[in-house]
Order: sequence, then structure tokens, then C-alpha cells
Amino acid sequence: MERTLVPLRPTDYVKKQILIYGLIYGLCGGLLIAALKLIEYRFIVVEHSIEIYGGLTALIFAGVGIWFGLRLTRKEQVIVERELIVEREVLVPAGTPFALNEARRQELAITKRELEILGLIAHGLSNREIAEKLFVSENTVKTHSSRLFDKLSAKRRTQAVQRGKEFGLIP
Amino acid sequence: MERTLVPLRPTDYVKKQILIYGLIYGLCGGLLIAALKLIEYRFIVVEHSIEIYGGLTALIFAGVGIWFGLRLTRKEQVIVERELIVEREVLVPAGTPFALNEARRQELAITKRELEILGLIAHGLSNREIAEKLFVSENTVKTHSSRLFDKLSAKRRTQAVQRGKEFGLIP
DNA sequence: CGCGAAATCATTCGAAAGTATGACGACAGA
DNA sequence: TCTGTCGTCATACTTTCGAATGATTTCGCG
Repeated sequence: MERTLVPLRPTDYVKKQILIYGLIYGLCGGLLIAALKLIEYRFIVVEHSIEIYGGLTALIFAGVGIWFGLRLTRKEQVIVERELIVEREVLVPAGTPFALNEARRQELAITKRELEILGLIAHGLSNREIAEKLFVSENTVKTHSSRLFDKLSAKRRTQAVQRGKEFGLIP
Repeated sequence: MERTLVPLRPTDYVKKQILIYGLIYGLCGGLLIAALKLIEYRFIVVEHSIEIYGGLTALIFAGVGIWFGLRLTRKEQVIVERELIVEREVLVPAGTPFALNEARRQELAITKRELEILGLIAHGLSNREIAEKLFVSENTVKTHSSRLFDKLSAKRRTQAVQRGKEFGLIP
């Protein structure tokens, strides 16, 4: 079985962006601590202030980081899932629950994004919910699903799900 | 018509864990900064050290946070997959194409007619098509499906299908 | 860098789906 | 016989989908 997984590597552009924003982000953290320190010198004196402030800052920024991480993965959900499946296939070759029919996908000229949306449709999400989840507009979701239905010869989303399962595009 | 279904969401225990680990995490950040400060006092003196150290700490912790966020979602998906597999194993032991979970059906108080309509919905039929197939009016189909969605806590037909499969009501 | 394929977003409009409510007959069981 | 459940149908209304188009931006690849 052929297995062409997309590594999902960030482009140079994205890398640069991450670097820049990361630096700005870190700077903000430093400024926050400095500000706290400054306030302290002016008004009150607290023991172990550096530890406390640092801890608070780290906590806040960690929270933002986690949130950001969660947000990031949303876009990659389907692909992540696919990787998992591959892994399982290697581990448990006997009773494979689901393996993406990549050949069929290319045969039908269904893009990854469309497949991703098909998965979300199958999970019972509305177009709006999908849009929110993927961080795009509802119109975009409509466009994708429209093309998807066309490729699957489906008239409704329920039908698309049915055919998608038949074709082994979704579990 | 209230219908209390198990939410399958993070428990209080998990929340507490997150809180505790979050605090510990933040503390580590503070200690890290303090350590840096200490080292500075001993050996070298740097200007704006607080800002720099704070920034570095924030940066590191943000990175860890993002990594952690990524990690979190990945684990979640594995679990979801696993649950699905278990359920499927139970429902389809071997050879049998599909066995209706009658217990679940009665538990949810879903009538046979409603189940029938759920099956047709899952096959991708529209309300009108279902009506024609069952020799009833479209309004009747709507009534049935409305009640069905209520019992399944579904807002859309795609969601109803999804839950129906989860519950072993449809193949 | 340029090109084609994807992805993004918008607008409009009709069709389909879903909500809310009420009603009526059939029928099983207390 | 009364009660409750089920299946049937209707009306009115809101929301969501989906089709058809066109436009712009981004990405991957040679």
C-alpha cells in the first residue's frame, strides 16, 4: 500500500512569522515583568518578587501558548488523524478499522481540504461550526463542500457522508 | 422534552489536575528567572537583565505551552479513535454485518418508525424522498425526525447519523 | 520567478431542513 | 372506559444548505 504522507512542514514564510512573533511575544513577557518590578519600586516592596512575577508571567504566557497550540492544531486535524491511522496500521495490521483510500481520493480529485471538510460534515458539524473550527469564513466552507458534493455526485451532505464512507474516504 | 445524555467532557478531576500542574509550571518559570538572576549576581552583570530573562522565560514557556497544546490534541484524538474501535468491536464481533443495539434504542425511547427514518436519513435521502418511500407526507417525516433529533440530542441530521452510529442504532 | 492548482471570500437566491404547536384516530393496557 | 403512546398531518416561521459565479491570494513545483 502506497503511503504518501504530507509532512505538513511550515513554509519559510511561516517560519519567519513564527520567529518574529515569538520574539515580540517574549519581549512582551519581559516588559510585563519589568513593569511589575517598576511598580514595586515605586510603591511597595515584596519579598521574592522576581519569582512571583516570573511565575505569573510564565503562567500567563504558557496559557496563551497552550491556547495557541490548540488553535494551531485545529487546522491540521485531519492530517494528524491520518498520521495516527498509519501508525496504527503498522502496529495492528490485522483488524484495521480505517485506512484512507488515497487512490480513490486522487481518482476523484478530492483535495485535502475538501476531505477535511467531509470529515467534519460526517461528524455532524454545520457549515458555520466548520468555518469556526477551521478559522475560515462560512462561504469558504460552502465552496469547498459544494465542490466536494460535485465530485462525490452527492446532492446533500448526508449523501456525501454516505458515499465518502463507501469510498473509504472517511471512517 | 428533556433528555439527559452523558456529556463525555473533561471531568472536574481533570480540571483540577490542569490547575495544579499549571501552578507548578508557573512556579518553575519563576524559579528559572530567579536562578538566572542569582547566576548574574555571582558572575556577571547585565543591563536590563530582568527584561531579558523574563522575555527568555516567557519565550521558553510559550514554546512549551504550544508543544503541550499540540500534544494534548493529539492524545485526545488517539483516545477518540480507540473508543470508536472498541465500540465497533463490540457491535460487530465477527462476520455479522450489523446488530441493532435494541437496549440502547429503548433506553433512548426511540420508536421503530423513528429508527426507520434515521436509517433513511443515514442513506442520504431527503425528507421528501423519505416521505415518498414510506408513503407518508413530508410533514410526518419532519415530525418524526424532529423527535428523533431531540432524543439523540442532535441539532442536524448529519449529527443524528453520527450519534446513531455511535449508539449502534444504524450500521 | 512564473504558472497552475488550491484555498479563500463574497453575493444572491431558491430549496431543504428544522422548530413550534396543535390536532386526530388507532390501539394497548390498567 | 380512560389513559398514554404512537403515527399521522397541518400551518407558520426561522435557519441552514446548496448552486452558480467571479474574484483574489497563497502554495507547490519546476
